Amino acid sequence: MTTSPTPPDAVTRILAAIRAVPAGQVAGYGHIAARAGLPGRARLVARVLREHHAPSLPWHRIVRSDGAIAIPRTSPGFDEQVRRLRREGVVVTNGRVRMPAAETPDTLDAVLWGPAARR
DNA sequence: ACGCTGACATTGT
DNA sequence: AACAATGCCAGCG
Repeated sequence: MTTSPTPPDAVTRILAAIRAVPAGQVAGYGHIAARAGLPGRARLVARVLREHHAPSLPWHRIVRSDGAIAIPRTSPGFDEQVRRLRREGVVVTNGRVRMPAAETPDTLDAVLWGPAARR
């Protein structure tokens, strides 16, 4: 299998994907990576976010796939992210946000085996 | 080149 | 929910 080289404009596309997230909504790192045409490059998205914390960039809308804030609570950025999210109407409890319905779709298993089968 | 580390994801306990 | 094991890839020493 040929290696999938990281395109030179990967960062640009990642930034575009982040900016595409509407206010009041959150997206996971993998989601952003996939949207940027870089499936499986979630860690690259994390690196980009750490470097490019520009004011125009809605960095606070990016959380982990399980809805948890990706930065340690002891970090100063943590509180600010929570503030920014709440300002947009996002419910944040204990460093964790409720993932939007689109991000937590019912799987076929859930339909067949019942809600109890959901993770 | 080698091993670690990291604002991650997925799967299985 | 929490932890461990893998996979992933870019920097750094």
